[in-house]
Amino acid sequence: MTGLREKILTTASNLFQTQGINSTGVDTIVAVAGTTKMTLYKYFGSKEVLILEVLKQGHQDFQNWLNDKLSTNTKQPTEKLQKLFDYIEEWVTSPDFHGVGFIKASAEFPKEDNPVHQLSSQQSQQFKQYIHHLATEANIKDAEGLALQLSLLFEGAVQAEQMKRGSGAIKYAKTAAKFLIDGALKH
Amino acid sequence: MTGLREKILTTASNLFQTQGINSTGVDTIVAVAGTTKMTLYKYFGSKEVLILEVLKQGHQDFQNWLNDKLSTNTKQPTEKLQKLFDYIEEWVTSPDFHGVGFIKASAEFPKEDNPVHQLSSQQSQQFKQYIHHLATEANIKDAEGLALQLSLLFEGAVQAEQMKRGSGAIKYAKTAAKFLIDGALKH
DNA sequence: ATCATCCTATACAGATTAGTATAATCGTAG
DNA sequence: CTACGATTATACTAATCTGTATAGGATGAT
Repeated sequence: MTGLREKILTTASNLFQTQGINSTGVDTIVAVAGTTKMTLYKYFGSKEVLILEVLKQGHQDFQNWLNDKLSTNTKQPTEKLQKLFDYIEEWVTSPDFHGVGFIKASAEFPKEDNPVHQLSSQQSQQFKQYIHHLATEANIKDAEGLALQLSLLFEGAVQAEQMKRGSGAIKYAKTAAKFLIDGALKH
Repeated sequence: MTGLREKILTTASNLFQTQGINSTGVDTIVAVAGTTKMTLYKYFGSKEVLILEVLKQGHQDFQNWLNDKLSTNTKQPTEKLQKLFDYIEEWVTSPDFHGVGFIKASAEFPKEDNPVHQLSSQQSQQFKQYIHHLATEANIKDAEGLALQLSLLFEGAVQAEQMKRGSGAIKYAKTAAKFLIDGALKH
C-alpha cells in the first residue's frame, strides 16, 4: 500500500505540469494513477479541490526543502541571501523538478475571484515575503524592492525553463541575482 | 464598417487575456464581438488558427510600437538599451495594455508539439534576440547573457503585473534592468 | 464464515465545447 | 427591380468533460 491519495496527488501534479491543468481530464489522471474516478472523488470532492491540494503540496514541498537547505548549510543572514539562488538552481535542475505550480495555475485561471487563482497569487506573495524576510535579516536597506526583483528573476527563470527545458535560464538568473544582492548590500 | 475580422481579433485578444484561452469559448467570442460563428469560421478556419492570429497580431503590435519608440526617440546604441525598460513600462502601464500573449499561451499549451506553444516559444526567443541585438550594438561583452537576464526580468514583471494589476513590479524590474545594464557596460 | 470497509468496473446524466448545415436577411451594384 | 455577396439566425452533430449511481470484488478482523 503506497497510499492512493498520495499517488493521485503526484500523478495529477505531473500531468498538470506536462499537459496543462485544464487540458488534463479526471479520467486521464485516474487512468495513469491506476485507480478509478470513484476513489478520486472520495479523497477529493471535486477537480478544483484536487488542483488546490496539488498546489498546496507542491508549494509546501518547495518551501520545506529550501528552508531546510538554508538553515542547515548557512549561518549568517547575508550568506543565506547570497546562496538562495544556488539552491533554487539545484531545485530547478533536479530531475524530479515538476515545475512551480502557482506560475502555471495563475495563467490558466486568470479570474481574480477564482479560488485557484487566489491560492496561487497568495503563494507567489508568500515566496516574495520569504525573500523579503531574508533581505531584512541581512540588513538590506530596500528589502522589499530587492525581494520583488529577485522574485521576478525567479518567476521569469522558471517560466523560461518550463518553456524550453535546459535553456540555462537559471544560470543567468543566478548571476543577475548575485549582482543585485551585492549591489544592495553596499548601501 | 470597422472590419469584422479585426473586431473578432481584438475581442478574442481581450477575452483570452481576461478569461484565459482554453476557458474562452467560440460562442462567447462571437457574442461579445456582435457576430456569429459562421463569420468567425469564415475568417479563421478553426479556433487554433484564431489563437495563432491573435498571438501574431499582439506580438507584431508590440514589436512595432517598441521599435518605433526606440528609433525615433534615441540615437546612440547605449541609450537605446538604457531606455528600453522605460518604454516597456510605458507599454505595460498603458490603459489598453492587453497582456503579453506568448507568456500566457505557453503556459496554457505546454506540449512542445503544439503549434500554439511553438509560436509563443518562437516569439519569446525573437524578443530575446531583439534585446541581444541592442546589447551587441552597445558593445556589451556578454550580450547574450545580458539579453537573457533582461528578458527574464521582462517576463517575470509581466507575469507579476498580470497576476496583480498595478503591483508596481515593472518599476522594480526597471531599476534592476538599469543596474544590470550599467554593470555590463563597465566591462 | 460473516461482515464491514475499501476499491474496482462500468454505465450514465448533464453540461459544454468545436465545428457544420441550412435557410433567411440585408445592402448594394448593375 | 434584380441578382449577388456577405452576414445572420438557428438548429444540429459529435466529442469531451465533470460528477454520480449502482453493482460487484477483494481483504482483514472477529
